[in-house]
Amino acid sequence: MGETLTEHENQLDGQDQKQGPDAGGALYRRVAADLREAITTGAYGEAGRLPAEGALAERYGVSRGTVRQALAVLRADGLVTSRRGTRRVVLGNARVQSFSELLSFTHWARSMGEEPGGQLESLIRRPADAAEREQLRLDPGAEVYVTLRLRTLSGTPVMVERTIYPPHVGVLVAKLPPDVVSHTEHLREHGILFTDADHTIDVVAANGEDAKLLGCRRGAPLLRERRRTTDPTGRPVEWSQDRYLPGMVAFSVHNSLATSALSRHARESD
Amino acid sequence: MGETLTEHENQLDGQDQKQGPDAGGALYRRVAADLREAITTGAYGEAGRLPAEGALAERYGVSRGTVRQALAVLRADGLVTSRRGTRRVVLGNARVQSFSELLSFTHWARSMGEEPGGQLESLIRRPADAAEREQLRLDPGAEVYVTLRLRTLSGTPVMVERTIYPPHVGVLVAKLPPDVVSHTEHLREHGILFTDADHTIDVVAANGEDAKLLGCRRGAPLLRERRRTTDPTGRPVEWSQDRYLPGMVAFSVHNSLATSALSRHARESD
DNA sequence: GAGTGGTCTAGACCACACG
DNA sequence: GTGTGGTCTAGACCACTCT
Repeated sequence: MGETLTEHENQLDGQDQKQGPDAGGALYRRVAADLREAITTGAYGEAGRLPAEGALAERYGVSRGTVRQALAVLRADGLVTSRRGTRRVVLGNARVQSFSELLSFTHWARSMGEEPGGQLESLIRRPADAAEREQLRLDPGAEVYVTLRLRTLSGTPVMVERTIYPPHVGVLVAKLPPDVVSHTEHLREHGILFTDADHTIDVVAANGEDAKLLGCRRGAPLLRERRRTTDPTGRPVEWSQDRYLPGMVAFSVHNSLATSALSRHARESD
Repeated sequence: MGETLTEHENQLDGQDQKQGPDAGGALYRRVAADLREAITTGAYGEAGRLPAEGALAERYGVSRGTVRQALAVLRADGLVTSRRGTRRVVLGNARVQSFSELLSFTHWARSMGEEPGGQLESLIRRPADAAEREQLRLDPGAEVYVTLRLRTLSGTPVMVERTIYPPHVGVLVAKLPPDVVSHTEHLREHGILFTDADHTIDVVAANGEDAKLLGCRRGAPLLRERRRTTDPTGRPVEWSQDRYLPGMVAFSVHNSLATSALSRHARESD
């Protein structure tokens, strides 16, 4: 018939799609995943149109609300547009990393097929200064754990990472062997969860330490990413400052009238 | 009183809150705006908890679904967390610019109380190369309009902007007087809408032209933002490359397990 | 006018956090 | 166990787009 069906038949395999997150996850996530695959496979063409919400609801055997929830995910990822009156339009095959790939250098490197490395240069414990207490929401007199690591991609130096941990996270980090590649993964196993992060991206000049570790000139430009991460309770778990050699990395963001989490700031705040 | 109410009483003023976008906007947007103000005012404390969804629904006289829609907005902005089982927690007073403030240098500058300036250096029309046809989704043989502008903040050079427009937008830009400060605003008046954008941020060295315009050394590091913008139909309307003097600007993004539009890429793609 | 997405409602059950 | 957010449903009306 005239349907726009491709390989993607109706229903979702397995599970008896009841409520609640099943093995694979919520229903709307499975619908979203299926649609994402169909889109990136080119099932709807380059700038093609998606079927109507009602049609999708029928195809997947779910309510329209669930379909809309799935589409909201794709909307935020920049995969499709949406506006009243017309079918949704395919925007492009955005890749968008998972949150963990973004937070973890290790996870990110592996997803690219590169071998991540981490060389712990130093780990010290000292009283937090005012800025650190502010960022990590610590009481006066609290101490922080400060790590300095050189990160490599298949042996090549790429980034210098300076991370400041609050005490409850720092004690765990301090116990890790110095050759552990992924701190993030180990922390997760100890119940430290990373769920939200604020990133600020700009350019700085390499200081003597950066230059020595990265093998660049002192004063050479580096791409800097500062990141404050919190756990699900809103408690800060790290405040990190990563400095990348130019040309090794770039950051991408998608935003829209519907969802905008990107902003531009004047000057430096610190 | 034991209530967590502050100034923010119940109900929303004006309008008889029916369906559909009224004067001020959708109901959930007004709820979101009210909650945002309450949060940034500190009504719930630094790391305080929000009332339960049901309580908010009752207070505002709306359904729980509407409250959840409002909270989803604040969630995406990084203002509050959310997880099953516990009240939402206030994360911080994120500022997050509106989408238009982000796209329009002019709008952004004004929102900071600075005087934006734009000096059109050149505007030419020429055949699109392969990369441009790809980005703007043009047919072989199509032409593009290329502008070069020096952007200033209260008289100080800040950024060099190179924008490539597809024909249907370019013809409008070409008709603008060279001293028009905001191209974006004029295009909007002519029915060209900007709704979605993909940004890539990295570092590049200033070329001769950059150096001359910005008054920096040739080879000096610049913060580069490349941006591809589309209209609601998914049609590309501009492909721009902005180069900022370091220290004048920084980009911020919030992301989380729930919503992630940020990604990190290896090397340069072009 | 027909079709489509945007918004809103009311009710239901589940999974998880916490006391 | 109780409360809370997460997910899902079914139905409704509206605003907008397009033909």
